[in-house]
Parts: sequence; structure tokens; C-alpha cells
Amino acid sequence: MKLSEAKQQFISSWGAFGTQWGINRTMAQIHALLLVSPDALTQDDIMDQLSISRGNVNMNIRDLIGWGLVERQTISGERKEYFSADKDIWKVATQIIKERKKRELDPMLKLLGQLEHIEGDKKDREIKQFTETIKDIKKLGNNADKVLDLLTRAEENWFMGSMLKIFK
Amino acid sequence: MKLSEAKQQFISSWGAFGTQWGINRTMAQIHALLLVSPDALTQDDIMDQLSISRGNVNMNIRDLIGWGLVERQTISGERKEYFSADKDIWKVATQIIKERKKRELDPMLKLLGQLEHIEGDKKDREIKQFTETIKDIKKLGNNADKVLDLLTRAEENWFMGSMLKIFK
DNA sequence: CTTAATTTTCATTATTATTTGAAACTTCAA
DNA sequence: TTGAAGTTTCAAATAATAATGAAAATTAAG
Repeated sequence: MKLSEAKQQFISSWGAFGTQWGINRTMAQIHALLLVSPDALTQDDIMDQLSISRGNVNMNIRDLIGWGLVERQTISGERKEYFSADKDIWKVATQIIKERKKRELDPMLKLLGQLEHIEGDKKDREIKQFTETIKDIKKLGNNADKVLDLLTRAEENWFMGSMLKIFK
Repeated sequence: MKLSEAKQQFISSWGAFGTQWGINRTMAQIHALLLVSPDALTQDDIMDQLSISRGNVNMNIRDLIGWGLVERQTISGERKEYFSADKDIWKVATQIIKERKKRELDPMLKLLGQLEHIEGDKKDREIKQFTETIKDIKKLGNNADKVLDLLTRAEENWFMGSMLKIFK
């Protein structure tokens, strides 16, 4: 397979994949493009290669920076800004986990905490099932939280560090 | 907090949460409703409680069944169909992992396999970065695949089984 | 069969999410 | 300063996704 074809397919599939995970298609595509580009790209490069508008590139790049996946580079003497993605896939994965945890799991656990205690007869079937379900989800969420924390800090931890050598 | 209020809030938040994960809001809400309902519900119950149309309920219930999260129940002598969600949250989680793995991770890994070998000079910067990136993502994906497999089969495995007792 | 209850389908409509592009803003060299 | 190169913003347009509801299909009892 030719590079141009493969690149096209990778970018397009990565975008579709992102969509299924609640990530903006274009954001995923820009990330894919930067991941396979050996050099940093300008907004114009991205516009050209993905055939999208300047505004779109600008907003999604900003989001990617907010996710900690892309960084802005300035070359001294040059006016233009260049963008590049962190190429370490393990770091990419842990960064995404950290961000989603912070943005989604943590607020959800907070909410569940608020819904834990319900007024009324503890023997009532409705109340019983509700509190039981909330409690169970909260417990699973808390455990997932701990495991993901451990995973994303694996480098700091002897045991996890050695697991990682096999895993990465 | 009153049950009705808490239930409302749980359903609505669960729907919003689902949206962020690429899951149809209504599908997530129906699932939430069934999770906190002690008894199985009919299509009409769901229509009333969530204020949505019959067609919408029908389609999303079918999807939930396809995900293995909800089952159809018929009460002998009754014409109506009843629906209930599996209340075991660990099973819910592993079922979702299994399905997403099958629907998304596996096809993605297949694609990456196809993009691995690129025609041309192996020393070319563009080609080098592309193949390197694909290789790394594939490796991480394969490892995630194995770990998730192990996790969702934890009950079958002595070591994982005992981890689970702490985790669940 | 016939009929009434219930479920399913799907073209149409409504909603939500994304993209565009031009204007406003910023930056910096001359 | 000025203005050209570059970046950012955001209202409006477009595209993608989801929901409605009435008609068609199914089911089972009489």
C-alpha cells in the first residue's frame, strides 16, 4: 500500500473511531494527522491536508492543546505557529484517561454521592432498588478511579512499573 | 432528597454522561430507568416516565437488548412485553467492555494490521513516522485487548478472580 | 377466519452538533 | 505609527443525529 493512501485511510478511520467515543471527528483527524507527521505543521498545512476551514482547525487545535495532546511551537525568526503531537502512544493514552477521568468520572462520582441518601422508608421497593443501584455504581466507579489513577501513575510505582515493561 | 427528584436527576445525568461517550442519550436514559426500577416495565411505562414516543422506546430498547444489557420478559397470560435491566453492575460493565471491544477495538486493530506495511524507502521520514506510529498504536491496542479480555473473564481465572474480590 | 391489542417500521420532522468564513483582533517588523 | 501576516472569534449555514407518530405488521384469543 502507498503511503498517501494509507495515511488517508488512517486519518479517516481514526476520525470515525473518535466519533463513536464522543470525540469530534475533526479533532480526532487532526490528531491522527499530527501523529503521523514527522514535522510540526501550521494551520494552513492542516487546512490543506484535511480540506477544512481555518476556524475549524483553530478551534480543534485549541481543544487538542487543552487535552494535553498537542503543543504549539514557534520557530525563532518565523511568525507562523507550528503544531505537533506527542508521539509517545503510552503518554497519549494515559493523558486521555486522565482527562476523561477528570472531566467525566469525577463529576459523576460527585453526583452519585449526592443521590446516595434518599428520604423515606428504607424498606420501600422503589427506594431500596434506587439506593442499591446508586451504591453499586458508586463503588465500581470508585474502584475504577483508583485503578486508573494507579495505571496513569505507573511510572512512579515499582510494581506497576514492572508490569508496564511487559504491557507497553 | 426525595426519591422522585433523585431518580429524575440520575436519569438525566446518566443520559448526558452517555452522550459524552458516544451513546444515544435516550438509550442511556432508558437503561438508567430500568436499572433503578425494581420491577420490569412495559413500553408504555417507559414512554410515560421519560416522555418519549413509542417508536423511540422501541428502537432504543432493541439496541439495549443487542448490547446484552436488557432483557425481554413475558408474563404468562399477559399479552404485553416487559423489560428489565441486569442489575449486577459488574456484569453491566464487563458486558459494555466486551461489546465495545468487539464493535470498535477489534475492527480498528484489523485496520492497523492492513496499514502496517508501506511501499517505498524505509528511510524516508514520512514513511518512517507513519509506520512507527501505526506499529505503536497496534501494540498498545493489542495489549489493551488482552487485558480487557482477562478482565472480562476474571471469574474464570484464579488470580484475577481473587483480585476481583477486592475490586468489585 | 376476525378482531383487537400490541409491536415494529420508517418517512418526515425536530434537535443537536459541527463547520464555515468574514470580521475583529494581535503581533511585530519597518 | 502603519500595515501586512497571522490568529481568533462567533453568528449563521450546514450536516449529522435522534425523535415522532401514523401506518403496517404481528400476535393470540374467541
